[in-house]
Amino acid sequence: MVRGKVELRRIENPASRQVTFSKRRSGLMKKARELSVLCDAEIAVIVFSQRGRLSEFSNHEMQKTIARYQKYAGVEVDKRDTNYCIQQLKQESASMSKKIEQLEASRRKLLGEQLGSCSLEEIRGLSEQLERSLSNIRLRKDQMFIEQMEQLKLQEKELLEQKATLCEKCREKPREPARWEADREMAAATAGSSVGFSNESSTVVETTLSIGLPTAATHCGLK
Amino acid sequence: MVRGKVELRRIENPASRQVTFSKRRSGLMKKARELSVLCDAEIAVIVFSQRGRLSEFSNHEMQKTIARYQKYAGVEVDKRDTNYCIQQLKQESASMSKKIEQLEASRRKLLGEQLGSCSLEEIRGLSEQLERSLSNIRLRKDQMFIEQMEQLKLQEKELLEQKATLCEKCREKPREPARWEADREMAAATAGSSVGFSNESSTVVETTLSIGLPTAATHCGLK
DNA sequence: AACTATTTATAAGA
DNA sequence: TTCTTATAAATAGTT
Repeated sequence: MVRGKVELRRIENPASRQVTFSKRRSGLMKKARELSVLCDAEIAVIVFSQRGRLSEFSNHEMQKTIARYQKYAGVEVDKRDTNYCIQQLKQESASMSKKIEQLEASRRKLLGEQLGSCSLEEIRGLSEQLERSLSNIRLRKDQMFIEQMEQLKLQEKELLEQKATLCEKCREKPREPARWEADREMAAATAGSSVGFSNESSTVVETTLSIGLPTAATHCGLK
Repeated sequence: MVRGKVELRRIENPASRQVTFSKRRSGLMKKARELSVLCDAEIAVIVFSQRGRLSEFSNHEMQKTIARYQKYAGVEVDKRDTNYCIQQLKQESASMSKKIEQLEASRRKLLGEQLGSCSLEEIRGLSEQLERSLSNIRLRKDQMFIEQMEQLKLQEKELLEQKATLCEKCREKPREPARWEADREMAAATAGSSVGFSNESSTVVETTLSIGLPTAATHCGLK
């Protein structure tokens, strides 16, 4: 029996508190349900017991009601951030997409495809650009040939030095061409070169000639 | 005074419903507060009136309680969706970014820039490609010249016909060069052409000559 | 908003 | 937990 007004403060006795919680919780839910039915209101009640147990009531969908609450009164910070983030990414994506399109169009023009949309002026510019490109590329190609040539010369020199050292060491033995030397001799003959056995000077001129036929040069075993 | 049990159904009278809503809502909030204090529970109550007005109670932070709810029982579908969406966009963005890089590298090579990273083989392919591009572009350029020439010829023919018609109409009056004709005469003289006043045959050869100096042709009023 | 007859909720006991 | 019961609290209809 209720003995006088209940004091509005935490119930210290855990057992009583638990019982009261259970009773009042169901009372609260009942009231909520009644209110929702009688007055056609949208209601959500969330209760976590002291021990972390969840009870809930909602007459509509809880998530919907929460969403409505967030929209109505909520600060919505997190969601706004998220939306902002998505917005950003989408814009980024769109601008990238545009850039890709432009680059591809430009690329097709540089490849001489789909020129139908170009004005004469554009075509002329394109043509000039390609001439420049081509000239750059030819320069680079020449440069690379020269570099490769230099390297070949270096390697040849090194090999000749090694050979010299070996000859020095084995000078008492009867001299005989090694296998790679024979190969080289043949290749040189094929290329119209006259590089001989003499240690000194596999000359620049001759090497330059063989560069003109890189495949032959490779066959020389000097790669 | 309360006459018997209240039927648990929507109150049809709007005024009564409104009054009942108000009373019961405060009752519900009071019960919620009492429960939260007496039993040390975490409680959130959200009420939307029929007219969309929000009332709420929470003893902790509403957002925290909602978050706890979402975490505890929530399906978290929305958030997962959002994260998935962001994930998708990020991947898309990354792959686009990569593609742009590739396209730009390719473009630079086609422009004959930054060839340092190319192998000789690449350089050779590039060079061949550019030759092809250039040949395409030259073809296109020629074609455009021809088209433009054809158009100019057509326009000229049209103008000549118009002039003929006008002369026909005004044959009784003393003949006098019109303004545009005078302009044209001068321009033609400048361009070293010998197109005269004779109605027939502004010849193909002469028109072709004027194409070589498009600016002069424009001055002819034939554009 | 205040009143009040009733119903409802619930604290304590069983 | 549930039931019981005495009592406090809530509230429908009225003023």
